Amino acid sequence: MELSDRKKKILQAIIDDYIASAEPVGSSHILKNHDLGVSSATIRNEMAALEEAGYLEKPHTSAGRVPSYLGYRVYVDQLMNEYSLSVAEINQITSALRTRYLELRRVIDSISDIMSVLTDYTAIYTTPSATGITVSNIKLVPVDERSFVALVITSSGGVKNRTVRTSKTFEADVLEKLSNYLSYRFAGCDVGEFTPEVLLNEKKLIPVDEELIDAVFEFLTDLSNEAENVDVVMSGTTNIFKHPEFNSIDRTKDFLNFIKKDNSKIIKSLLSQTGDSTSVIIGNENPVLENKDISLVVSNYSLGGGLKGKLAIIGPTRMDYAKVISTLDYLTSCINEVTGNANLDERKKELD
Amino acid sequence: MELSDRKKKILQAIIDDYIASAEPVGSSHILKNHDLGVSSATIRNEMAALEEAGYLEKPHTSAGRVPSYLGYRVYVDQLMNEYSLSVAEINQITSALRTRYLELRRVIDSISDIMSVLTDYTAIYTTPSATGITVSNIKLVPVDERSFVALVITSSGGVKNRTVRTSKTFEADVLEKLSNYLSYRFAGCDVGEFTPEVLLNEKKLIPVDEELIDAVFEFLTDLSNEAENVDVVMSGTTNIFKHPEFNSIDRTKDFLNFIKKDNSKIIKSLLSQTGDSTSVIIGNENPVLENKDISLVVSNYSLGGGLKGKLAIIGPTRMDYAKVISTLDYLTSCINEVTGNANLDERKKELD
DNA sequence: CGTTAGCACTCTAATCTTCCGAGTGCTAAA
DNA sequence: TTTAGCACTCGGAAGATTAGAGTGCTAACG
Repeated sequence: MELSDRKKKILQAIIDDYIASAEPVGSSHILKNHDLGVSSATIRNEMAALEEAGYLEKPHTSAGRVPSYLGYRVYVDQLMNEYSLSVAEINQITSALRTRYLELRRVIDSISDIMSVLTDYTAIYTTPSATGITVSNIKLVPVDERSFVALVITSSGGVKNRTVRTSKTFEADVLEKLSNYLSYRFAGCDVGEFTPEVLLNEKKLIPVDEELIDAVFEFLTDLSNEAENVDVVMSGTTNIFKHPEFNSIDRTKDFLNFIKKDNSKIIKSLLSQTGDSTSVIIGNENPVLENKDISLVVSNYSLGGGLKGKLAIIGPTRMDYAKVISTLDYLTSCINEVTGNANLDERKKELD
Repeated sequence: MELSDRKKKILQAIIDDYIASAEPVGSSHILKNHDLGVSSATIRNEMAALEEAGYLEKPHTSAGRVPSYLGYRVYVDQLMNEYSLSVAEINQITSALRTRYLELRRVIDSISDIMSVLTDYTAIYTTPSATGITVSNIKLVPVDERSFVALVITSSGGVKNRTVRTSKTFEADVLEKLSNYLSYRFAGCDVGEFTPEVLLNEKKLIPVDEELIDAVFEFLTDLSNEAENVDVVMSGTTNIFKHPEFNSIDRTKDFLNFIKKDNSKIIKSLLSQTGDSTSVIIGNENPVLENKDISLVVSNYSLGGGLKGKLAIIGPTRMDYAKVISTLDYLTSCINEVTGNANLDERKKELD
């Protein structure tokens, strides 16, 4: 059903007001706050039609109307006004990005913090996934005569390390030779390729103490297994208290239990279901959100060098979608710009 | 004032019951659940005396008594019964420790998880602080012709790294020479010693491209600044919902706002105020907890090699202190045992 | 003198009642 | 098609009622 212009205006007015006030919106409110040039009775008729069509709901007879999930969907897709970040907000972002953004992993962490501050919702991100990342270098560095650190340096400049202690002492040059050989042998290999089979074959070819090789290879298999493991990290979980829906303990409990650590699998899969552009998941649209009154706005970030992840905002369905979407878009574009192909040190100097 | 035996028994009974039930305890309850051999009227008299002395409080005239902070203090110090971990609990701990405890940093993380599960409260730990840690090795590993990874390997087997991109290309052997020199020069230095002054002097002595040196030295100063930085990490924050005091939204809000990320400074300082043995902070005993009805049980862990930190449980003052204290003690002793001076790989084999 | 039964008194929290007002839907007129 | 008018609905706030748990005091008891 295609909505008439007037219906669209009324629907937008109702959702705008409801997002702002968290109170069911009545016909006379619309009359007062929006210049539609018709009486409250007409608005009432239109509201009844919009309810009939499934865009609005009544909490009870004598309350105003509240948007349904479908209503929010139409709002997000067609009705809402663009939100422009204020100069103050943009300043806040740039000044936060100015500091310490050299450490790739922390860029996204601080972005997520900023996001939760700017939007007053909870920010979620998945840690950069290393798919497609290749080995650049493998180092075994002695610490003392019976322990060393195994390091794998990846094409994206990431470092994985593990400390290994051995039962026998070993010579430093044995380690160095092994280092060189492994670097030579595995340079360019995908990090996900270290399967036990590959390594078992390899092991036969290397004339080094078995304990050493075993420890290093165990590390490599673990890495390989972890390669696609992403974590889910949150900021601003207590922001929910700023919104009136969370004046109820039950609602709060539900929300916090949903976003808690143990539940990260579900959240991960929810985030991974979104595509390459910023997308919005509203309430029951996804089965795992059934009856939770939760919405998400999900975006993608890239730290360069193949490190990608999801960055999202989660909150009540009554969310300021316009603001959240533009903040998120702006921030992910900042990340992509800052970490793109640019030389980070150069960029830093530019900013200073 | 020294309490009579009977008063002690009654106080203990009241606090035991209150911890178990979260309801103010009345004289007739004590009569029913504890065999004191006196009538409820006598218990009432004693309760009035205990209230007078400051160990108990009345929420209102017609309710039972509730322990005061002072009451809890006496209880923790003198009255409570030892709690012994059940076989099931111990099994849970050992089986959790069996897996993946090779990665030092993760040991404490999983211990903290276990702790929150076993106690049903929120676990907090500070990340291992690196005070007294010395440099074992410095490596600069090329990634491509204009970027390299700077690595500092410490005496405890920890690895700090940073990816550096340069504006000019550089030769691999320049990096290697610089690596070797820095390792030679700084081996054994305390990680906290890289002040700008020290490094400025050093810089003059090294005939290498300035950009390279600057980048590496900036990394070292940052490390030095971070050396004493500890983070505060939490597990099981939603456990609070298992306790009836958090049926109220205000109480919940207060608690969650207290333990939230932005507040980690205060928590850090609170934890650092405790000594070397397991200690209990009850409600108003510490000014920052004023009127928050929060208690902490704080313990120390050591991962070996000088890596130490605090491990704590935070929850309502009505906390099962006996259980929390013994769980905490048991777990920290596990950590110390597992990571002590023992050869980790050997230990792993023992456990398998 | 400590202990105890008995009893009046207190106060909360749960439940019920009342009542206000915001908002609706319908009808009839413009 | 729009609008004024009006009866009707219903939730929630405010007030009233009540039940019961617990106390403190008194007087009797061993």
